[in-house]
Amino acid sequence: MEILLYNTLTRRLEPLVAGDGRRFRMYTCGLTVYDYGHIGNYRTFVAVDVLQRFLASQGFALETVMNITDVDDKMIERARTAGHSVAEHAAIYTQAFLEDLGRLGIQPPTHLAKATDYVPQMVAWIERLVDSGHAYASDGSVYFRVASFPAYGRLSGKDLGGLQAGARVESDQYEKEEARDFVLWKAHKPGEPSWPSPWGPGRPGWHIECSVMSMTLLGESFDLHAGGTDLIFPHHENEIAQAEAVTGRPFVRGWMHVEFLLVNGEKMSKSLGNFFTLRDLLDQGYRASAVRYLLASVPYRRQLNFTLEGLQQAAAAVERLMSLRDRLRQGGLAAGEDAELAAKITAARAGYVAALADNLNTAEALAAIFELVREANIALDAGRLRAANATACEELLHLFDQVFAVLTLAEREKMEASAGLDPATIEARLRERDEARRRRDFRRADAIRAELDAAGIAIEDVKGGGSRWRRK
RNA sequence: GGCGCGGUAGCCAAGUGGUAAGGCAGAGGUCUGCAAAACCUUUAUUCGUGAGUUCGAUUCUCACCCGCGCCUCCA
Repeated sequence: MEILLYNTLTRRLEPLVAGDGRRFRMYTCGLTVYDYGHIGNYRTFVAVDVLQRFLASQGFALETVMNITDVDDKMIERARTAGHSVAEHAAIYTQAFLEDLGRLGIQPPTHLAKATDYVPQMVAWIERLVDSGHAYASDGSVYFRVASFPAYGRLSGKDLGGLQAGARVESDQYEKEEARDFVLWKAHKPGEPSWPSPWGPGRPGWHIECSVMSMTLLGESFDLHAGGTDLIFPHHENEIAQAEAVTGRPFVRGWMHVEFLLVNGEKMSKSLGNFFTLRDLLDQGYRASAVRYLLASVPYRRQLNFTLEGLQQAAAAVERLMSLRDRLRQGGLAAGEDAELAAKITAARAGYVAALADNLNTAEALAAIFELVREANIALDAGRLRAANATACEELLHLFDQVFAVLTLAEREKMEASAGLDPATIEARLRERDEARRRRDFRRADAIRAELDAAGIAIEDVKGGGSRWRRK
């Protein structure tokens, strides 16, 4: 099936194809590891993960890169405040980042590229820019000469031609020919990490990092580059300039930009007190499965207004899916299939895939799944759902989870939440309760139910006697 | 000002030139010893406002109002 994605560069929906005919190669701008990632960061990474998982489920072979910015101004400043070396500081928060990704079910990239591992390649690339007249050194730093790259501004739709060429602009620390020129190499300052270069010791600028690492790992022209919408300008614009000024060929064919996450209708900021890291939410008792669901449920090109109420709603939606899967696994179904339900499952599957293939319309994909959830529950209630239907439903839920991954996460979380109790113990208590119910000793039965409930186990009585349990 | 995203029920949100998906929450009901889960009914004669095009517009055009993001290193 053709998968369409909106390309910021062309402002159109375009089919995704592997340019080399084999593997779909894509790069995602990752995190600057000066602190814990916040949910705005993770909205982007979840959206990219949804894309990558969907591509994989549709048979694409992928080669993916995500970068880790482990040296920059903010890294240096924060490390200093924390009393760490920059490398120590980066190691701590890189580790935390990877843990967060795991908790959110975000699959690791093929290559996790740390900027400090690629400095020689960056220096070499800057040399080529300087040699070709696209960059110039000044006081030990090197700047990209935007005037030398006429296509500058194409991605962001900005016309920067109004800026005076040749006007010498003073900034706080560096000297540039023009205000719009940007730094490729920063001259060393005391107390900062540095690497050798033809222009003296220093460190790479942020933009060159992504250009060089992506081309080193994926080739000089690859399929898709993703990041938050705020990176369109100047970051991605600069990446294109740095790359194409040297190669003379298209750097990336498609650009995917994920819209902003707002909190209570405003941009997250520490001063507004609406700033959430994933850890904040987990500490407050919310589950990563609900966070992932919420982040994934709003199509990526829309701003997502994050609220705690929305997070609770997401948790409830995940529970609805989980409880259907539990019901399907109870067994005791008649063999064969109900043809009418089978047709509905097939239709739901088609609707689900078509929605995702249409620029990752996750909201519509979820609607297809939930319509089937209702149909399956109706059939279960009526005793119409048969073994082959259950299998087909489970397969659809599996396909759903291959992309959304919330069931896998929820299952893990439930196990952790009630980890102290093994099934044998639970079932023994359940038998005790059933016995008490038969004696009509409801005080006793309710006490056991409350006890198990407190331990993370929910009990549901079955029509005609007996009961079953599930983890909450 | 430029570029971009958006304004659909209490909340989240899909969508189409032909008369409003889905989730959550609320109310009532079925089931239950009571619950839980599930199901049923109910909650937008209406899609920011005004005008236009059209047999017909939430969907197209124009204007306006409102929210949000980017505009040199913030996902």
